[in-house]
Amino acid sequence: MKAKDILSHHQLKYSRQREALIELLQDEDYPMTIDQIVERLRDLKNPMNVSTVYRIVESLFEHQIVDKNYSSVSNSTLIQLKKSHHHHYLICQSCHKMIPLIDCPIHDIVHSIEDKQHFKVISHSLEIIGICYECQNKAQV
Amino acid sequence: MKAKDILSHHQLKYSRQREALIELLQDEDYPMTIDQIVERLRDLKNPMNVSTVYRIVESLFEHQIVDKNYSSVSNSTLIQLKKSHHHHYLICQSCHKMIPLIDCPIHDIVHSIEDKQHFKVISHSLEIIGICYECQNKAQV
DNA sequence: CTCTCTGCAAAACGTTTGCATAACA
DNA sequence: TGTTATGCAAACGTTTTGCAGAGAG
Repeated sequence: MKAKDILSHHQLKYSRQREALIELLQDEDYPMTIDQIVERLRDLKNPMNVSTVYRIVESLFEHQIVDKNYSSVSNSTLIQLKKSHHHHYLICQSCHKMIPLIDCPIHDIVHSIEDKQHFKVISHSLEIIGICYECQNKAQV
Repeated sequence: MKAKDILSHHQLKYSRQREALIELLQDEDYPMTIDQIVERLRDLKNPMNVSTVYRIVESLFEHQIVDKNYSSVSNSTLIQLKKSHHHHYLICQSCHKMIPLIDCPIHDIVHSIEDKQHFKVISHSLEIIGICYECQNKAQV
C-alpha cells in the first residue's frame, strides 16, 4: 500500500514529511530509533525536525499504523510498521543487530493468564538480549 | 539476611545510605522506581540524594544483589532485590499495580533459540500490560 | 479561508558525571 | 590517615511543548 493511501485511509492529512516517514518505514523493515529515522530522512533529502518525527510517529501509533517499543539496549523507543503477525526480536548487545523471532512465546499463554489472574491483557513487550553468531566469533574482550 | 551482612558479604563498604536502601528493598517486596525509593527513604527519615541512590543501585546491580528492568508503563527503571527464582509481572496500565507471574514463559524456549538461531542469550525483559481485576470493575472512561 | 501541521527553541524528564567534602576502615 | 562514598550542581540524551508561520483541504 502506498504511503499516500495509508494516510487517506486513516483520514490523516497529507504532508511531504508524513509520506517520507511512512515510505522510510516501509523500506527499512526493521525497528528504528527516532534518531535513526531523522538521520536516514536527512540522507534521503527529506530532512525534518525531530519533534515533527515524534509527532508523526505518535499519530501513526494512535492509528495503529506503527508499533512502539522501548529498547533497553538503545535506551530509546523503537518504531516500525505494524505487522499483520506481530513478533519480537533477539537483540545483540554487541552490534545491536535485531533478529526476528518467528513465534511469539507470549501469545499462547495470554488466555491462561487472563483466566487464572483475572487480568485483561492489552499488550506486552519482550526483548531477548544476547550475542549474535557473528559477534561470538569476533575477538573476545 | 541483614543489610549489613549483605554488604560485608560482597565486600561493600557500610554506609547509612546503603543499609537503608537495602532494608527498604527488603521491606517493599516489589519493583520500585528510583523516585519511589527516594520518596520512601525521605518518609523513613533516611533522606539521600538521587545520584547517591543511582550509584548505590548500580553497585548492587554489579554485585547481582538487585535486578534492574525498564518499564514502559512508568517510563523508568524498576529496581528490586534479586530473587532466587526470577519472574515477571503483569502491570496494570490504570493503577500501575504489579502482579507477579509465577512461571517465566521465556525460560523454556531459551535453548531452542540458542540452537536454532545460533544466538547466545544473556538476558531478557518481559512486561505484560493490561487492566487488573479491580480496575476493570471501576467506572469505565 | 480555515484549520492543522511543521520548525524552532525551550523545557521537561530520567539519568550520569565532576568535584569538594564527609565518612568508613 | 588513606581511600571510597556522598551531596550538590551541572550536563546529558531522549522526549515533550508553546508558539508563530507554512501548508493542506
